[in-house]
Amino acid sequence: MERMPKKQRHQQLARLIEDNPFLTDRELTRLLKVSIQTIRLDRLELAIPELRERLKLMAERSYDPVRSLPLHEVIGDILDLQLDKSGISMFEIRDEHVFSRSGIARGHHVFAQANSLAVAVINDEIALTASADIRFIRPARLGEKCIAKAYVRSSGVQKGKAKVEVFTYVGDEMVFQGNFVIYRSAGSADEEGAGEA
Amino acid sequence: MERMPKKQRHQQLARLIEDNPFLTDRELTRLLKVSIQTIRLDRLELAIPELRERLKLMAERSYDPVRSLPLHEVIGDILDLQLDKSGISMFEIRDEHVFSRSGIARGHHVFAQANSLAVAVINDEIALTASADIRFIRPARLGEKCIAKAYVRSSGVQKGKAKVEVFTYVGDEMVFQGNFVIYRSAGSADEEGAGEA
DNA sequence: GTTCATACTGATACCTGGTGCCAATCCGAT
DNA sequence: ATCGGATTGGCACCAGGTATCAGTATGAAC
Repeated sequence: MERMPKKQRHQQLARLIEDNPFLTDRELTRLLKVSIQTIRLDRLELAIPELRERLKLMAERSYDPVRSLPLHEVIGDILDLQLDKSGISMFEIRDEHVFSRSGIARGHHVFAQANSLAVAVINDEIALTASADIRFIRPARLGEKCIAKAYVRSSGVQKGKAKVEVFTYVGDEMVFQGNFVIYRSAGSADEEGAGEA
Repeated sequence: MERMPKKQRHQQLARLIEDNPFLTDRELTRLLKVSIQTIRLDRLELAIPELRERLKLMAERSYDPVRSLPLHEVIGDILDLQLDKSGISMFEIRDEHVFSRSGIARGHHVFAQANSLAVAVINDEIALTASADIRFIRPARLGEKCIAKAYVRSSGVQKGKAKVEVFTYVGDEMVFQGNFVIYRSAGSADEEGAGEA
C-alpha cells in the first residue's frame, strides 16, 4: 500500500494523459491506484482539463485548419510571405520525419516544405505543382530547423504558369534546392495537362 | 409557423452539422425552429452521432495519424517488390491529402508515394534521394487510388548511385512521372553531397 | 504526548448533452 | 370523421465530469 510521492504521481499522470488523451478519470484511477478524487485534484493542480475538454480541443485543432486559410495547408511555419514575390518557411525535423536508423529526414518531408511554400507564394485561388526539378544537397537531420526560401522567378499571370525557385537551408548550409513550375488558375478555364500541389 | 418539409430539414441539418460539427442539439433547435426531440429523431434517422461522439471521432482521426501517418516505411501499401528491379505500391487519396477547396491531392503526397517507393526498391542498408526530376501529369483527386510503379534503370551498386524511374497511375491514366537518383551506401562510408529520402 | 498541516478519500448535489421510451398533439389526406 | 405520419412533451437514466464539505491517515513540530 505504499504511496508514491505526489510529485512523481503528477509526472506519471501528465505522461499518461499526454500519450493517451482519451483516458477517463476512472481509468486513471486503475492506473495510478488512487481515488478518483485524488485524480481530480491532481488534474486541477496540473491544469489538465477534463476528458471532454481535451477531446474538444483536439477536435478544434484538427478542424480549424480545414476551414482556415491555405496557410494551414503549408508544411512548416510561414515566417514571411510576399505574394507573387517570395516567401520563407521554417520546418523542424522531428522524430516522425526521419529514418529511425540514420536520423536522416526522409526526402518527401523536405520536398513537402518546399512544395507547399512554392504553392502558397502564388497569389491565386488555385495553384498546383506542374513539375519540379529538385536536388537534395545534403541530408537534413533530426532536430535541425529547415528554412526554405522561395522566389517567384516568373509569375506568369496571363500564361497560367509560374516559376518558383526554392532553397532550403539549415543554418547557412543549403540542404535542398528545387525549381518548381506551378499552374495557376489566373482566370483561365481550368487544367489541361495540369498538375497538382 | 409554416413547417419545412422533413426532407429539406434533414438536408439542412446534415449541412449545418457538416460545416459546424460543434453544434449542440439545443443550438440546432434555434437554427431549424423545431423542438429538440425532432432534432434528435432527425439525427437518429440520418445516423448522425451526438456531439460528443462527433468530437471524439474528430479527435481520434487527428490523433491516430500522428502515430501512423509518419508511416514507418513507405507511403502507400507495397503490392510488389523485387529488390533492385522494380516495385509497385498503392496509395488512396483521402481527405487529409487534398486541398479542401478543390479536392485535388497536394503534390507532396503523390511525390511521397513515389519517393518512398524509389527508396524502398533499392536493396541497401541506407538509401537516400539525391535528386529528382518530376512531373505532375494530371491532378489526383479525393478517393482515387494511385498505383506507383518503380523501375530500377541502373542499380549502380559500385558507383553508389542508382537511377529509378517511377510512374504513378490512376486506372490507366498517368498522373505522375519521376526520375530519381538515389544514393546507396553500397559498403561505401557515408554521404558526401548525398541527399535524403 | 498533543497539535497541526498535508495528503487522501468519501459523499452529495449539480451540470451538460445527450439516449430511450411513452404519451399527447397537430395536421393533412382519404 | 378518422387514420397515420410528423412533431412535441415529459420523465427516467447515463457518463463524465465540477464544486463543496466532511472525515481519515500520516508524519513532522512543539
